[in-house]
Amino acid sequence: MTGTNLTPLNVWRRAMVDNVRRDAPDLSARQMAALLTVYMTAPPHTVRGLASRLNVSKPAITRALDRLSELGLARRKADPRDGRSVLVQRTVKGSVYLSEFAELIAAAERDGAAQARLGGASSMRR
Amino acid sequence: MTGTNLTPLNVWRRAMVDNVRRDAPDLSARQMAALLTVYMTAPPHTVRGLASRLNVSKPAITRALDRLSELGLARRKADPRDGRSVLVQRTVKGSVYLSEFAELIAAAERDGAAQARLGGASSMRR
DNA sequence: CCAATTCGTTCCGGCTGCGAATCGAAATTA
DNA sequence: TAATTTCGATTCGCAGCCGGAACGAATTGG
Repeated sequence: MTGTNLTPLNVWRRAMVDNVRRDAPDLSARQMAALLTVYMTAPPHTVRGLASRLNVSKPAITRALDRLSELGLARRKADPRDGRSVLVQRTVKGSVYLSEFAELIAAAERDGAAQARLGGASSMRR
Repeated sequence: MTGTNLTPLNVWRRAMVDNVRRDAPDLSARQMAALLTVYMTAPPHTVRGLASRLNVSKPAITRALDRLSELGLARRKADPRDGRSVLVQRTVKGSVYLSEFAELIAAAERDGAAQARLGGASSMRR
């Protein structure tokens, strides 16, 4: 009965567990949210824009960008129109990273659907 | 064109961003993975079992359980059969938390599908 | 030209999670 | 019973992220 309700969550669980199991550098929720936003929404992306979109402080975005740059998953570029602004740009490495992540989610969807048919959801006990 | 490939990832992005935007106590990846495993896979759940399943050390699980207990999302119970073991149990609060999270993902799926039709994925630039 | 505003970064103390080693309690083995 | 093994918790020093305040640089407005 609860199986239908939990299916998308089960996909999330599988992807989450697989991600934790990897040795891959694990990004914090904020870092991941920033990375995904940069790659999957229309540019340009600025520090203040990301801060506003994610509802966090600007220093938090600066720190996230420090980390992402350090990993080569994104990079900063001076805005030619406004010297104060910083444009956040994509990298090849970041594209690869997200492609792999997408595949991890896809795999979780496939396996999750298979397991749901076996009734693996179990009951919700108090 | 790339939209098809990115759709599941886009759902992940939306859920991730929405989750970051909330003031809700944000769990680390490990904590979330542990929580999901406890609620969505068959009991019993022990520290060593979770450590093995998530491929992390036992102290890491102990710390995660400390945090989850503190938030009321899970609780420990002595194993009546083996005094050394600890059984990790579900709570009502945890069930509510995950239900809300599932709804957040479902909303992301709905909105993500709508946006994909508008071509919001944009191109992958080097 | 000079003040006010905007933008991103840096500094500050504090908190949390990390791995590795160690611990005591409980169970198992001999 | 005595030695060993297993289980989870605890301790240690360390690294990373936190929010808020203050900062320098660039732009804007009078």
